[in-house]
Amino acid sequence: METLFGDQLEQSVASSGSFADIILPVPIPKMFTYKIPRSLKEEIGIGYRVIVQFGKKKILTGIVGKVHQKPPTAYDAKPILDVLESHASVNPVQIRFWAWMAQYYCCHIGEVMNAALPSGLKLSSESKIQLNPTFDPDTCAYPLDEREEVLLKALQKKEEMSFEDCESVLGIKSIHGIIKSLVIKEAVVVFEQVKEKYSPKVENRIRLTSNFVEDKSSLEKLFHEISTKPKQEEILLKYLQEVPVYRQAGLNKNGLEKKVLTDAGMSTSSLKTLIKNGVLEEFKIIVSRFEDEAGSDSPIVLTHKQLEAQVKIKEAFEKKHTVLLHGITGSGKTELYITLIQEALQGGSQVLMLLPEIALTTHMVSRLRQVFGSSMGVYHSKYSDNERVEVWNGLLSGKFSFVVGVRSSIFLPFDSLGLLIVDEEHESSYKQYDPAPRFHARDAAIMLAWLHQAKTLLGSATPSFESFYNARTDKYGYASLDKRYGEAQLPEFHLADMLIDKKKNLLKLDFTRLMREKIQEALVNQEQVLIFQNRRGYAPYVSCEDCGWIPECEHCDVSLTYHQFGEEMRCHYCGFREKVPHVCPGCGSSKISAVGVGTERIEESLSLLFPEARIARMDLDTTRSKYGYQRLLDDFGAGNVDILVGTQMITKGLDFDRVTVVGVMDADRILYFPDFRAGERAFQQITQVAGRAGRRGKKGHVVIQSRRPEQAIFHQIISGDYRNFYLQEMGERQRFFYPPFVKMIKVSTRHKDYKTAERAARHLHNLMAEIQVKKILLGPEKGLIGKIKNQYIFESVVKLDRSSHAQAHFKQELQQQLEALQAEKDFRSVRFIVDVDPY
DNA sequence: AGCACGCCGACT
DNA sequence: GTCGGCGTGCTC
Repeated sequence: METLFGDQLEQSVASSGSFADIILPVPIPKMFTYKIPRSLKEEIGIGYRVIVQFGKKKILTGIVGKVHQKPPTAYDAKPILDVLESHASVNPVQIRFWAWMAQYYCCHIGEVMNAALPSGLKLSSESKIQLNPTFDPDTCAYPLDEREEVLLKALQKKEEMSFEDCESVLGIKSIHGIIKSLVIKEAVVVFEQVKEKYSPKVENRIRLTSNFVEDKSSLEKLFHEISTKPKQEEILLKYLQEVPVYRQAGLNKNGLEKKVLTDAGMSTSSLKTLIKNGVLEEFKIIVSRFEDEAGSDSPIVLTHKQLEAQVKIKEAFEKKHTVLLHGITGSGKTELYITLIQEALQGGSQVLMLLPEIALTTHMVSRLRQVFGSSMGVYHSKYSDNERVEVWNGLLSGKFSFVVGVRSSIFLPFDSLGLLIVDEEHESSYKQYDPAPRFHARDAAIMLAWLHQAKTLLGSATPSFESFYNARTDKYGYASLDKRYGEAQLPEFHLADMLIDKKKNLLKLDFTRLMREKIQEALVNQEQVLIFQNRRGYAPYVSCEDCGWIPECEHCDVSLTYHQFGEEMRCHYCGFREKVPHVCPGCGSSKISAVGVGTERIEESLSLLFPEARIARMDLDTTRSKYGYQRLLDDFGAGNVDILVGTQMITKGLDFDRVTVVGVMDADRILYFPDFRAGERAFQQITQVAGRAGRRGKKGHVVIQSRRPEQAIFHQIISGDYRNFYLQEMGERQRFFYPPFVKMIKVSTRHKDYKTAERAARHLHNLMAEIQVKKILLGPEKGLIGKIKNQYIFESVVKLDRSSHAQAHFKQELQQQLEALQAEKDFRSVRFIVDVDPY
């Protein structure tokens, strides 16, 4: 009976039309069902980009996730307005990948879509107004004021106007009221115009009209005719010189860039005349934003060690999907990557290589460019949106089969990935923090590889403990490169005790005697120095010397960061800024001074200690512009800088032979960070920066300043004993239940009211405690930063059993609990943020 | 997330 | 009296 009824239902539905579940870029945990109009029925499939109306006003780009015959019961589905392309923009593997990501990282598929599509592929709609055709100013029941009259006049000429047009016509900013009143008076109507944001780059070109190409004698005749007009003759000669049509008639088809002629100082008016007389014609073509470059085919010759590693990797790939390549700095991982990429490409597969953002502008990319030329796409966060869309489309069209890119390039539309490489796999910048999806690109890459049945190679000089653990437990394959390239030697390490120097009065402006001596030596020998301090700005904060008062942000629970520029204090969380007061508001003292050390301050100290040295600084503040980073690198490479002070950034990709001294200003700052990964991170960062010292021939020196130089970690770093360090730290992690022995999930609760935030967090905590999974639950505690942007934060940490079953179960339950909590009216405005594998 | 609907304070 | 504050509810 039931089946029969079901069948009948199916049938009646099938005749009533098809439906599509559409992924929309909104943070709502579901897809939305729309009707497929009969006219679009043949043109729609999974992964197609469509336009739909969402809510009363919004027009959105959506991606078809599913096509079916089941009409929604509770509501009437709206129709799909249009299909944007005749092909799927997003392939089925991508959709599965999105779905996995939403599930694994506890976020909504719309949020994944938002992160995945370059904004150039998302539509924007613009509100425009137009005259109401039924409107007659003479019979209008309402009087119109002056401005309204002006707008209506303008509209009669232009037919339609954007709000911005209205602003410029009236010369005022607040036009909303006027438009609203005109709408009420039924004089105009407002409508939404949908726009594609991506615009291809168009080039103006010039070519001979066809009659001069087909018939050679006509060209001779032409030259004869214009011999009295030298300007025109010059243009024609230039054209024929650039485009030798007489030798190869086909060349004329693509013509010559107009700019070539005008830039060469040819007369534009003569050019116009030639066009007018039908000799030349102007046309437009769509060109790539990326320059064409040929790759070199000079084969890469691997060293014996590299070959060994290569064989090992390939053997491991036979049995494992993922292989960890543990190669110390300067061991030639790049060459190894190149040969593997070439092989994969020759096998007809696509290749994706991930790099941390700061490494992407360097050496590695130019090296790859040399080999792969313009068949390699580069996907960088500093690229414009149009450029990103071109990489996206280049992949769809087959122009690129190899892409190097940052974290977000895992979302590009690959359809046949064969190999993924994650270089500097341990880098924490692979984890996206702030907007959901809070994913880790390395882990997501491994999943993506699985979906494509591709292989993943993780490379690092200092692997993350997670990856090393996976290699040791045989989940991943393992290969190592432990010999430096050429005759490069390991640097000599020096530990400098800051406390002892301070007692002996040898600590000058935060520099120990040893550090100063080594720098001096390098300067005398005309060698370069790198100074590493993991904090930008001048000094972390200011403080009153008399009463200890420290200024704090009004909206967040943090002290304000001091910036020397403008004598200002800023909040790094909400952007609040304030002038440094002249007198302490607590005690009236005027002794307010900067405390702590940032790169800016070190730069200043260095110029006092070494007045003759040329000093530069490299941090977020000096490299914000698109080429700022490259300029600094070039300057340093050219030897125009003696000492370079910097944050993390200097640990990447700098490959200069003349660096002989590397200084770590404050190793304790990294080591005593309140996080279980602090040790691992300190090891990685110090090892990485030390790797910059003394590459070819000359031995380098690394000076590490610390208040407790006797700690074991320093000796492990010095001897390069990653293994022992790992084993020791892992002992701790196992004892105290930290990853990789457990799966961590952090849940934050935010609300503007302290009590509500706390209550909601408690509530959630209790609900989580009831989920039947092996786990340890910590919290809820006030966040490390208790308040951000006037929102109080409480955090619970879940340490879960590692089994995927436990994880899936817990996440599913958690999602349900969260939905239920949000439905309670007390917690309606509370925000819950789930961060899986927080970093 | 946005955006509309709806109920209470300071302005013409 | 109204303009506008943001609490709350919904989006196929």
